[in-house]
Formats: sequence, C-alpha cells, structure tokens
Amino acid sequence: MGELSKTFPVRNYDLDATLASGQAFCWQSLGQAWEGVIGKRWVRLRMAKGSIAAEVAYPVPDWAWLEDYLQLHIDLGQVLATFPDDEPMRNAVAALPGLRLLRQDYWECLASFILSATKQIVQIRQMVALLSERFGEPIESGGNKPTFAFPSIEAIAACSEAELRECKLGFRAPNLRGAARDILDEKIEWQRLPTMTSSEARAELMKLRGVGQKIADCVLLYAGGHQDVFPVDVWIDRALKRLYFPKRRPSARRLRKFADTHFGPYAGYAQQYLFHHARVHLKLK
DNA sequence: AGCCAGGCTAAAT
DNA sequence: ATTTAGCATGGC
Repeated sequence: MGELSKTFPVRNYDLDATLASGQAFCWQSLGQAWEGVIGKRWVRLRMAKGSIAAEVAYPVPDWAWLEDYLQLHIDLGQVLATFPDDEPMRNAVAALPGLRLLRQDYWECLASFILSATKQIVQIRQMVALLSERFGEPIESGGNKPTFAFPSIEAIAACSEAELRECKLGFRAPNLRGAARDILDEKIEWQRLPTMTSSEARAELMKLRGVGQKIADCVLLYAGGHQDVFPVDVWIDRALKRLYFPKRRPSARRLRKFADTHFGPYAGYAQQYLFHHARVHLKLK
C-alpha cells in the first residue's frame, strides 16, 4: 500500500532557489528536476505551475516527512509581513520572492555545517557527496546512479581521521569525527536538543570542537526550526555593514545585537533572503 | 598566481 | 575585551 508519486499544490514556492540556496547540500540539479535524499529515501522533485511533483523509489504510506522537510504548511505571506519595512529587506525579497527555509535532519545539518568552514557551497556539496558514497548506507534510487544516505553518527564515529581526510575534509576531519564521538559518548545532551530553547541548544552545540555560534545557529534554524535565529556569516556580515551601516564601522558586538533585534520573529527567513541577495549582488566586493 | 571560501580556536594585542 | 594567524583544499 502506498504511492510512488504525489503532487503538492503550492503558492509562492521557488523550489530552485530554495534547494540551491546554501542551506542543504544534498540536492543535485538535473535540468528540470532535482534529485536528493531525505533520511533514507531517494526523492525527485519537479516544480510546475503552482505545484511541486514528488517521486520516490518505493511506495510510501504517507508524505508527512516530505511536507515537513519542504515546510509546505508555511504561509510565506505571513512571514514576509513581519519583516522590517526598510529598503534592504524590500530589495532582497523582491529579488527572489518564494525563497523558503527547509526543515532538515539535525545530524546531517550539523555535520554539513561543520564542513562548511571556509569552504564554498560547491565544495561543501562535494564533501557531503564523498562522505555519503563512502560511508553512507546504499538506498534504492529511481535514477540510474547508485545512491547513498548521509552517513549515520555511528558510521562517522567509526571512521579514522585519515579516511575522512580522503573525502577532502582537511582540518575539518577531526572536528566532524569528534562531534560524532562526543554525541555517542553523551558529552552533550543531543537527544534533548529539540526540546530546548534557542540559547540552551546553542550553548549545548557549541560544546563541540569546531562548532561556534555561526554553525550552531545554522543548525538551530535549518534543523531545529528556530525561525527567529539569524546566523551571521561572511556574506551577511558584509551585507549588514553595507546596507545598514554604510558610513559607520560597527563593532562585532554592535552588529550581532542589530542582527538579534532588528528582523523580528522570522529573522531566520530574513537572513536567508539577505544571504542570497548579498551573494548575487555584492559579489563585486 | 593569488585570493578567498556560509569559521573556529588559541595566541597576541 | 577585541583583533589576528593558522588551519586544508579547491574554484575562479
């Protein structure tokens, strides 16, 4: 019993922008469609007029896992209405209306962003793909290529540092391995993260070596659903300074405070719009 | 060729 | 309390 495909009606959903926007690193663009893995399921997604068509490799009894991942219940209009009414936000939203946040798995998200340190998005995708091919569980695919799930915490913990370095992780290898081992050794309260407040969960994640505030905030936002959290990376840092403090030179502390207070209850969404806008329009310095 | 990439840590102001 | 070098590796 179950279905191999389903079509979901959507409004204001830019699937291409969302899957390419540097929040998830397991999606591959194949012309009209996207292929990726959510948990242990291979998925192909296709955007049509007013709907997203999904296809899986074996019948599934329900689609709640996909609806949750794509956050189909979110009313984007309500989200956008909470943004501050200033020119930078208006421009960022106008540039890409329909950009969304996904709801990802905690471990895959944490691992991906541990890998993200001083790496470009294309390279993060490459590392994630290599890790999955070498240490992930093979899963059934609807395409013609063999497909693998993202490696489990146990699988990464069992790797040697050298094996991880062979996946081009560089100095990130011990951090990823250490995070997996610390979670298994219960050095942090991993299981309780979903029930914690933002600041509790952030502090817990930052106990891991190689995880600072930026990476912790990405996990809170993209996996934990803390939509008010506003990760500040190099692009956002540039964007905030250029767009909101063109003359002055705000201290890091001041800028952090601004990020935490200016963007409202859906600051994480605002951040995603500004991030994309900065990467496209602020490229020339 | 050289600079920089969805950073973090520890050392040095 | 804030700034800076070093870290691996690859794209451009």
